[in-house]
Amino acid sequence: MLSSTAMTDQDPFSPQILALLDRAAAFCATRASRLTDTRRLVLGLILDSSKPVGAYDILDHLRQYQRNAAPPTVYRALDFLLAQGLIHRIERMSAFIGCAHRLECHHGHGCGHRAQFLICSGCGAVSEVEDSEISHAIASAAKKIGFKPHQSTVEIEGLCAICQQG
Amino acid sequence: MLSSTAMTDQDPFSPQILALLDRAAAFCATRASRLTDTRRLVLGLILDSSKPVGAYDILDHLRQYQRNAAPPTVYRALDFLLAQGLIHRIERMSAFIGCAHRLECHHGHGCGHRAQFLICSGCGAVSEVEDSEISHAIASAAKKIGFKPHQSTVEIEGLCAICQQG
DNA sequence: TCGCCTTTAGTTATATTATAACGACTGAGA
DNA sequence: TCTCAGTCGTTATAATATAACTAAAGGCGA
Repeated sequence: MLSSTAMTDQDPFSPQILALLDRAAAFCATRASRLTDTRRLVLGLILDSSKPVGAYDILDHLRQYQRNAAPPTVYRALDFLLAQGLIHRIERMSAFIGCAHRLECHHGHGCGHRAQFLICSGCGAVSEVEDSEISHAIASAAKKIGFKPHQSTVEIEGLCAICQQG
Repeated sequence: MLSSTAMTDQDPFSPQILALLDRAAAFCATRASRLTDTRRLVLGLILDSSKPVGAYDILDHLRQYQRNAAPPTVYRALDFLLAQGLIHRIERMSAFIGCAHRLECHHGHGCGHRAQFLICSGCGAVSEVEDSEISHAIASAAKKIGFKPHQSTVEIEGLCAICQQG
């Protein structure tokens, strides 16, 4: 990749983000998946944002480092990161956020995909929780009607603690 | 509307759908909202489908009755129907289904928006449930972190009872 | 009935999000 | 070295959704 599409700059991330990217690389290594330069950069850009970012926002930023980046460049990286569980897609926003659980906790990498998202309509921030009551209620409701759940999306829109005061 | 965009046919719905449309009209009357011809037709087309339908599928069908229909025609009707709670949007599919609760039960119109959706990846059917355990778990998880929920999206993907057998 | 105002709809253009398709490069292993 | 799977560049296009402006329709009070 570097021959025809050399970056115009080294990657610009803060030490915190770099640490998360190192974790992500280590995580990928355990699964024999490859966190390539582009994928790493896209992940870094997502982690760098306090809010979910859209694919075309990512593309705009990515182009500062890879002049030739195009929509498929971004969507391929997103597909990979989603498959690894390193990011989540927020359906209501068509946007992407880093997976807090994969990268910030110390549980290792056996975690399920049972996250729920709280979307603040005041500030646009999204927080991820893993609430077992919700997961169990969902599993049990599905079982009641003979439905075999595979994956679930829970997105709660409202006001975060801070925005309720302002 | 009828002058320049006359329908090429009367509406084509089955007696069951017609009954639901009558309920919807009655419901709108109680709220001083107007279920116009276009809105009624769009609602009928949605109710007529066993699966969620996309806006452009609706548009294609709508054009059999209103030659001039364009994307805003459909999206305006959808916005209205969503606001009245007569349909739901399935976020994961960018598609729309009728609200079982508003139209098929006998509870009247005081119902909240606490539905959850089970999406079968086998047959594409979506069923709507209102499970209070899930609602309560969500409310309680939100409260724990000081978040004030306003609306929530719960979409569970998996296999329905029938598709588990095939 | 008339005029006024709000809601609804027609119409054109465009924004936003996502994927198809094909060829070329790369790196690992036979 | 050859081959194969995986990754990426590139172009084009599909699919979903909205902006902006005009016109018509319907309710309502004078």
